[in-house]
Amino acid sequence: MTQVPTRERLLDAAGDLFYKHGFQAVGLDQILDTVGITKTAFYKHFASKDDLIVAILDHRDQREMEEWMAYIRIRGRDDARRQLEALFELLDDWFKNPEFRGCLFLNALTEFPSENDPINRAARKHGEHLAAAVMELASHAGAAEPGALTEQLMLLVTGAIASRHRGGDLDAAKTAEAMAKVLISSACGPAARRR
Amino acid sequence: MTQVPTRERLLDAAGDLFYKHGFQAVGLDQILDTVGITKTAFYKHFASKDDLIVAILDHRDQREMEEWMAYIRIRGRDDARRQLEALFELLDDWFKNPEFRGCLFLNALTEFPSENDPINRAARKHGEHLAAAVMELASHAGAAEPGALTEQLMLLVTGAIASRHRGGDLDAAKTAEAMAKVLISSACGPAARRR
DNA sequence: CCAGAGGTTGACTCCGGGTACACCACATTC
DNA sequence: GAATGTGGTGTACCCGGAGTCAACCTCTGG
Repeated sequence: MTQVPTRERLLDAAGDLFYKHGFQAVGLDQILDTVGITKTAFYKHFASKDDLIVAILDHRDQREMEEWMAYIRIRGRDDARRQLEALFELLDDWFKNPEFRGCLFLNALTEFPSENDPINRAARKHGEHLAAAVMELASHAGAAEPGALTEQLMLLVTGAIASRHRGGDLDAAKTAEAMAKVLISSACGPAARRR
Repeated sequence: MTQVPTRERLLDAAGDLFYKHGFQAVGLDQILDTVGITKTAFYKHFASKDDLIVAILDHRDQREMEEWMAYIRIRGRDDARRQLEALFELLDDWFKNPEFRGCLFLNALTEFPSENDPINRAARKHGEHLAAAVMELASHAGAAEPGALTEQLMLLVTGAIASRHRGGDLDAAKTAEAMAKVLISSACGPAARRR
C-alpha cells in the first residue's frame, strides 16, 4: 500500500479546485479540507499559496504537454501535417467535456497579470512549450515559413479555447480546424506530406 | 461647476484598477482611496463590490461598442468588407498601447467562471453585442454564410486578444488580419465590394 | 537511540468585504 | 419654517482568508 504522498494530493486537489473556480476564489481552507490536512502541515510542503500555484502550473504543464503530444502522435501517425491537424481534433475532444473551464494557464495569466509575478512566468512557459512543439511540427511538415505558420496556428488554438470559454461558439474547435487546414495547406503546399 | 458625480468617478476609477490588476486582486479600500470617499458612502451607490463590477461591465460595454463602431465606420468608409477588416486595424492600435492587459470582459469571464454569476452574464453580453455587429457587417458584405464568417472572425478577434495578452505574439493583430482578409475574400467573393 | 519528515492542535496577526449606528450639510418640497 | 431626501462623514464591529508560531506526536532509517 504505497500511499499517495500529500504533496501530490495537494497538487491534484488544488489544481482541480483552481481550474473549476479560479485561483483567487478558492481559499486555502477549502483545499485543506478536501485533502484532509491542517494549515501547518500545508506550510511544510509549500511556502505560500502562490508557491503552490506555481508548482501546480509546472506540474500540469509537463503532464499536459506529454498527453497532448501523445494524442497528436497517435492521431497524426507519422505525418507531421496530420499531426498539426490532430491538435485541433484534440481541442474538439476537450471542448466536449462539460468540465471545460478554459485553459488553466491562460486563466492564471489573467488572474495574475503582473509580468514579474512568478505565477505569470510559470503560466507563460506553457505557451512557449506548446509553441515550440508546434514549430517543430511545422518545420517537419515542410512549411515555407514555420515561424509564421506557428504564430497563426497558436492564435487559432488560443482563439478556439477563449471562444469556447466565452461560450459563444460551442464548435470553436471545428471552426479553428477548418481555418487551420487551409493555412497548413497553403504553407506546406497542397499535396506533399512529409515526415 | 458641475462636479463629476461620485458614481461616475467610482465606475471610472474602479474600472481602471480592475483592468490593470484584476477584479479580485483590487480591494475596495484601494478604490475608495483613489476616489476619496468612505466605505459607507460607497454602499450608498452600490449594493456590493459585485454590483459595482456589473455596473462597470455594462457601462464599458456600451462605451466600447460605440467607440469601436465609430472607428470601424471611419476607417472602413461605407464599405462593409473594409469595415470588417478595420476591426483588426483597431486591434492593432489597441495592442500597441503599453497599458494593454487583455480584454476586460474576457478577464471577467475567467475570474467569475460560474455561468449563473451576474458578472459572468454581464461579461458574456459584450461578446454577444460584438458578434451581432460583426454579423450585420458580414451580411452587408454579402457573405455566403454570414453566421459562419462571424464565428470565424470572432474566433480570430478573441484569439488575437488572448495571444497578445499571453505575450507570445506581439503582432497578433497583424497575424489575425492576414487570416481574416483571406476568409472575408473567400466568403464574399474575391472582388465584389458592397455597401 | 536519535534525527528528521510529516503530522496534530490552538492561538494569533493582518487584511478585505460588508454592516450598523450616529451624525452632518444642503436642496427641495409641503 | 419644518420635513425629507441625498450624499457625505467617522467609528466600531463581524466574518473569512492568508500566514505565523509554539508545543507536541509518531513513524522510519542510519
